[in-house]
Amino acid sequence: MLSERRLEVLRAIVQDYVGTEEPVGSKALTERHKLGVSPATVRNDMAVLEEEGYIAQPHTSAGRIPTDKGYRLFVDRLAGVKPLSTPERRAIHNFLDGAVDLDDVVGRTVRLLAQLTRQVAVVQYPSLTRSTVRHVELLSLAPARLMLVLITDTGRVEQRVIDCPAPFGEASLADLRARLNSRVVGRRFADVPQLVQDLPESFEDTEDRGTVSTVLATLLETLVEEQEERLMIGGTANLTRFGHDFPLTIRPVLEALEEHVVLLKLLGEAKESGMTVRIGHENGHEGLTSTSVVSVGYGSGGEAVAKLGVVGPTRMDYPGTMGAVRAVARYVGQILAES
Amino acid sequence: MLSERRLEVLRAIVQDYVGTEEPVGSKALTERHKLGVSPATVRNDMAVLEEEGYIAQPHTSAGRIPTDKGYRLFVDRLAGVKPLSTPERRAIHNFLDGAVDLDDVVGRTVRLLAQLTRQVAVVQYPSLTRSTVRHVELLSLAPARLMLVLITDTGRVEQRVIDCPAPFGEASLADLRARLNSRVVGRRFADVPQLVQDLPESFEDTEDRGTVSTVLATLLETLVEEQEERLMIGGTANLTRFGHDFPLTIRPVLEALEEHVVLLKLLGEAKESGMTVRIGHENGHEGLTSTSVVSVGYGSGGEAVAKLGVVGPTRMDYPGTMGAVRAVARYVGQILAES
DNA sequence: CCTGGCACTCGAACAGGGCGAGTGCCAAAA
DNA sequence: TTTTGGCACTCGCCCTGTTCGAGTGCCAGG
Repeated sequence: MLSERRLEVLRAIVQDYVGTEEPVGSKALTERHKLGVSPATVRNDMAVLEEEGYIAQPHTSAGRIPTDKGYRLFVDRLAGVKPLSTPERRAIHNFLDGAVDLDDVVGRTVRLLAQLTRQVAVVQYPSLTRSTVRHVELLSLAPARLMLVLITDTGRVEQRVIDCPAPFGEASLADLRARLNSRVVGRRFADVPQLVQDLPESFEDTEDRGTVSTVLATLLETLVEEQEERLMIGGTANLTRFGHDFPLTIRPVLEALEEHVVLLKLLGEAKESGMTVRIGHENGHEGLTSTSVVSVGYGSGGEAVAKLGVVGPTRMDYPGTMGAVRAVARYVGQILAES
Repeated sequence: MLSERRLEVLRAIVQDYVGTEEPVGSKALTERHKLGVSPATVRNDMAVLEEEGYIAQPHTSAGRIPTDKGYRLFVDRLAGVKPLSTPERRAIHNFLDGAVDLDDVVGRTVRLLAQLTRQVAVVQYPSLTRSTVRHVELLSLAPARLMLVLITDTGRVEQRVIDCPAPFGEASLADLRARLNSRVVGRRFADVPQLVQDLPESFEDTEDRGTVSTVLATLLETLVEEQEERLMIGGTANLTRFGHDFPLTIRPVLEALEEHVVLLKLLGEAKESGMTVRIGHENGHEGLTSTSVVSVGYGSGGEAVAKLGVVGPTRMDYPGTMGAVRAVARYVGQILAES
């Protein structure tokens, strides 16, 4: 449909616009790129590209800027993923090594990604759904009050305070703790419910049964509730590089970023494997129509346990951003596997 | 020094400027406030106030705006703390009740505070230094690999993975766990080091001693390292209400907000009891010269375990903000005491 | 199908002028 | 001594008109 040269023109437009942040005209294009044709020809090509909806002009007698559709084509067919330089790779290593716990890993990753891409970084905490139980701990806080601590193989820790229907002895507690752990340790979250369903019955004391049921209910609740995932954000200061019409643009973006639900939904809709780029309106969110989201899954094994990515203006350096996101995701996966 | 009426004029200037965000002139002042004097008199007073450095004019032939010094005087002598309305109090209750864990409490508090004050909210996690140990858990991940989990009475959980110098048996592990807990549970963090220092010697196996030492070292390290506190931020979208000259102002503020260290330092420098208001340059941070920080300690008992506050433009509604901050701190304290 | 030329469009940038809010000062009144 | 009304003056804001130039679309010729 679109000739090779026209694609080349589109690529040039995107690259120039990303670089200069200003609408690009036919003359400037021929000067900066060796297209081998005259401005007039480029103008004709531009007219076609505009007709097809790949570029637009903000107003008459101004240059063209890519539309969302234009960026989409660029990303799909014209842009590669730009690998990181060796120094950058080394920086990632240095920055990520030495993280002491999961919070630290996620925190460092966010800062790193923000710095590398000069955009807003979003990192999802490893999901509970996909992970397995490393240990379940039960503590007695008061005669009829327990604390449940759940530790996953990704290093995540969740705790809940439980009010028991009746006092629960230390012996029963130790008993429950042992039985619980022997059944669920090493198991996937999804499997837990059926593994523990007959536990209450195995207790003889009626009152204890009630408590055991309560504990199990809380445990299962923790599993389900926490599918509502957590995430960390960083680099919001980079939003200031957005544009000139700024206050209007930035406000809804900041609001969207604070709504973690929105971001989680976005990440959730991304492809399970490989990188996902959502451009402008594709995000399906009012406040993010002038932003693009580049995301990718990461995980300790071959399997992705969570996603991370960056949010930036649709006018972003896609190859570079994608390269950084991919590289960081890989390294984080390694770090996670080691701990 | 300053007559009663001049103070009244300053108060009027601050109130009007906060309301309108525009420099306020003598005529407008006499119209909006019943000062009982003519504009000319007000002009004279203004001249004095300007001489003393409480107000300034952005340019000739414009109204006056308060300086940092002016705000300081306003806060210290002219402004009370505006109590919240009953609906607002009820809203706080509804919003904060039903928090399931510490993260949730902090998260809700941040959102609440941001919403109430329409500014940026900052909430520090309850400090480890002040709190006591609720439980220490040791798990065996691999023959020579342990996980240490530390639970505090404020509901905070910290975990660390420990590589042992030698394999450590289940029996020894249970032993260590029991001894450790019997010594430190219920104790304050500051007391822990001396309570455990003789633990390694009480183990007979030489190899075990090494492991025990390692575990203790990690435990103490966790205490110290985590005095580097954590905090949560919210309501950054409210920064868009800052001013007209926006991109210039907002950038350094966003950067400062991301530097949690800076914020922690700020909160740390605040008074231990009572509310602290730091205005503009008093923050001692480049990027925050046009912001004020209102902070207050909160805690479960009578004692403050952490601080919370808001960051907003120096041109903020101080009485209202202070009222909201104080009210939220009290409720959070209650919630914390209950759990 | 490409190219050079040409007339045209329209926003950005600049300059000038009127407007008006606000000031400072002064002399008179309280 | 303090307050007040009057008055001249300043200076930023806003509106208007004009110029300038980048960029476009179209067309005729190669």
